[in-house]
Amino acid sequence: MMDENIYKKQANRLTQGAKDIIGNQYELFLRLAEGRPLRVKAGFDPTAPDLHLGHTVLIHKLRQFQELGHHVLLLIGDFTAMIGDPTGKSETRKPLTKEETVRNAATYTSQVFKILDAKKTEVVFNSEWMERLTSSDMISLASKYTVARMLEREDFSKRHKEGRPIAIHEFLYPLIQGYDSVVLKADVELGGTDQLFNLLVGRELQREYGQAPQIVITMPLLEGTDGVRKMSKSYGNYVGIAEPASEIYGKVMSISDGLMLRWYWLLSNATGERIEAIKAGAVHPKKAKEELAFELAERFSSKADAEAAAEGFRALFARKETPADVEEFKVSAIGPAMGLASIIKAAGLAKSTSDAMRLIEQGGVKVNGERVTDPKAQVASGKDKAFLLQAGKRFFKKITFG
RNA sequence: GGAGAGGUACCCGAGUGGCCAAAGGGGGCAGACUGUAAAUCUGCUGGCUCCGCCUACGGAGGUUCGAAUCCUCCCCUCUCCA
Repeated sequence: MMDENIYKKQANRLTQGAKDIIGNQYELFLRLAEGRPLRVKAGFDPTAPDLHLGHTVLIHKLRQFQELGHHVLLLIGDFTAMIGDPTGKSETRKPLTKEETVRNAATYTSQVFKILDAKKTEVVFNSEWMERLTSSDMISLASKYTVARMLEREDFSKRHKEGRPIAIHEFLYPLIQGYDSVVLKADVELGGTDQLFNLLVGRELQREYGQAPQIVITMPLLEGTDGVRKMSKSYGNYVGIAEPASEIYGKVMSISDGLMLRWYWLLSNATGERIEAIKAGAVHPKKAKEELAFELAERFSSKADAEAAAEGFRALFARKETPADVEEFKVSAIGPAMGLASIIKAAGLAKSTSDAMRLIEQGGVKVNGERVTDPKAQVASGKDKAFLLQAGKRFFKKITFG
């Protein structure tokens, strides 16, 4: 059957890069084959207002569903955020205030629509129905799950075994998240691998409430630019989606070849065959990396910006030219000559004077293209003494005096 | 409530009176190489008015010519017992 093949293909594509698929791919295929738009849910804690590529793995997957005509439910867990999901933390997290929650959610959605089609996305807040739930409703909900099953969650069982506290309300988190699926009648729920347990609770509760259990798809955590640790702002190995195209392009270009493949699987729209070809070496890794960098730069800015970023990158690294649009930095001259190191620091190219001096000693500094190696070098400072300063391979500033 | 262990630079972690701005590793930065990388090699990695000075080993005092190291008090973390 023609149709069957189409849906098989879709199921394949929609599970590309996924870690777990529960039920399984076949179940997803059957659901797709019903031929109606599926209700695809993904929940977000409104705790991380600045999105980076790691967060977008999931969102990108949602986009793929959207492209196939499915209905995306973007759930902002504003109610659950006030509980604080203990997932992965092994400690009770401190609750967010209502104000923080609202503010974060707003930043969240504004960034998410760089990827998702806003017209095809339904944004819902679980406080909408959770705040209306009465105490007896809550007890009824709680009666549908057992302590033993709760303790199946690794985090809980570990803490229980080690005698560390588990507050009762922490049990409510997975229950509520599961209940959200009931309310939303979700066909599919996406989440990070750390969400597996919570997502499974959703299946159980849907069964309890007489619905077909949702298909759960978990996506792996994305490694950061270092290729080892998960992408996170606190590790400084992230690529923020609000960054300028040139930054995104440059950061992607500097990841390792191995990591590039991971990123291809989890972030790009390239087909599986294409990625296999890259893996097999049929495409020059540099070319492949350029394509990925371009795709991502374009996704988060515009085609024109991505082209400019690519050209700027080629000029800087391939042809070792000075970029065209060097930012100007005005130094207030104190005398006829100033220490180069202090200028570097002032221009923000080094975090301290000592740091700037080290940079110079190590041959990382050029003035008008000429390498300077004397850490105590002085440069003439005056209205007409502007010069081009380069620190390291990538950072340029045009220094003027005033 | 009781008994122990420990808090060292971005992180981990040595150091138990002077040779300590503090070993080693990780991370980061720079240089070489390259495909932009990775791997590898080399160097750097507290601040400053930088051949010198200042600030630093949980906090506050004290002993000493001299303390990250010894003493006192305090704060915090962890483990075991009740």
